Amino acid sequence: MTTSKNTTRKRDGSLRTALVEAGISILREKGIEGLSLRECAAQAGVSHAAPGYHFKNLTGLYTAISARGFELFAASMDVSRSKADQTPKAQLLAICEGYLDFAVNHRELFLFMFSGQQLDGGNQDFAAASSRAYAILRETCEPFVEPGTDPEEIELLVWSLVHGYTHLAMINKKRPRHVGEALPKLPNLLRHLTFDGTI
Amino acid sequence: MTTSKNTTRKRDGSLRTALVEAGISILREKGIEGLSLRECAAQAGVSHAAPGYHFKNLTGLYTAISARGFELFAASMDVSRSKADQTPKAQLLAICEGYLDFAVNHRELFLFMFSGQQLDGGNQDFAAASSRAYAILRETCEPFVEPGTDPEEIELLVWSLVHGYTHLAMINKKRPRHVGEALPKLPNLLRHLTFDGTI
DNA sequence: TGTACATCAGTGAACGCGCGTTCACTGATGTAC
DNA sequence: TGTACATCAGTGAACGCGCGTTCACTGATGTAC
Repeated sequence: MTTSKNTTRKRDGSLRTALVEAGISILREKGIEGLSLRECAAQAGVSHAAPGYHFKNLTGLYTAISARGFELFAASMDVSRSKADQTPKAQLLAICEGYLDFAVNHRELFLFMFSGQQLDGGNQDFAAASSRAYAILRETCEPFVEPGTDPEEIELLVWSLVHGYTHLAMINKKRPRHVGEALPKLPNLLRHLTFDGTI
Repeated sequence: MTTSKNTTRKRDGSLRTALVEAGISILREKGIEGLSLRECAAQAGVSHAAPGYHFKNLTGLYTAISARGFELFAASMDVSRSKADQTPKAQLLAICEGYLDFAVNHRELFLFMFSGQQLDGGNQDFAAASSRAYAILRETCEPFVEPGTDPEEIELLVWSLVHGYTHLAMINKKRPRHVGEALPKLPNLLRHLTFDGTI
């Protein structure tokens, strides 16, 4: 239904992409419970054995979905900061907004990515995408690092606060909050952070 | 094996308790994937149909396990603050340590409790236990609330920070960190919080 | 340009597995007399 | 104190289901000549 049945056999990896997108769509509609190799195959319009050709096993699919999630996650922060003023404070607030935005727009995917689900640790796509997300945080925190101190301290502080706030918001409500509900509180939260008076 | 087979039929609800404890034990040993009604029954030494007598369905068991988790969670914060100095700052640090302690000692249970898993919202045990945990936070934050401001703001700030830090720590490592690894960073994190200079 | 052939992505039937749930039953416990 | 009986927690067989995985296969695509 979603794709014509048998007419074309692609060798360009497009089914792999389609299976990952199907997985993300299933997460949105049915949550983690509904995610399986067979369901992804059905939603992509191929036989249930087809995913086995592209993913070693279920963990392989999960890893690919998570990798794609981190790409979207990084992109959300990137877009948000590119729209913001160039001041360090505005940039920091912007990536936090991008963080929250992503979670609100992809609640189940966000929960899946941060569920502690066992993934294929050696996967390069996943490593690249999650590194990309962390790099955005690091770049944005950099202006606030006092010379001679460990940058990780402020990164961990900001990451913990925005992740905790976002994660609790996603957990506590059965239905995703609107961005408009959760977003206005972020600046207030960040206002309470201090790094030797620089924020 | 764990209990004698058929000798005693209890009418005191002890099998219900045993099933919940079995569930917590299964979470520890096999993670969320391994948790099922049948596995709980097996670990409690009863037939696989027995849980149906105590829980309406799988959601009922999940809710009971989560409720018990929040009891342990609240107890961990309570014990920690009772050992600490009576100053507001020491009390605040103590409940955060209790928070982290619980997660480190019950990693899979912690992740399960905060997984967004659909639970029986109307369950009274669960409501009581989670309210108890939140009440501890509220009490401990109370000295820091500026008169005329919304107490929720500082509660949300502290909750977000400690939850985010703890959750990221539990996610990022396959194996639970030792308390000794994660704990020393907490005071540093809290040091960066400011409420009009009162922390 | 045409033909023969190797490649390989995807098919569909089949497998065994663990799951939640149902249901007729059993037998120990508690109670009424 | 003894007996008859109702209660009800737990049993074990049976059910249908969706799952991941395997495997012989097909047929379109790409390549060698």
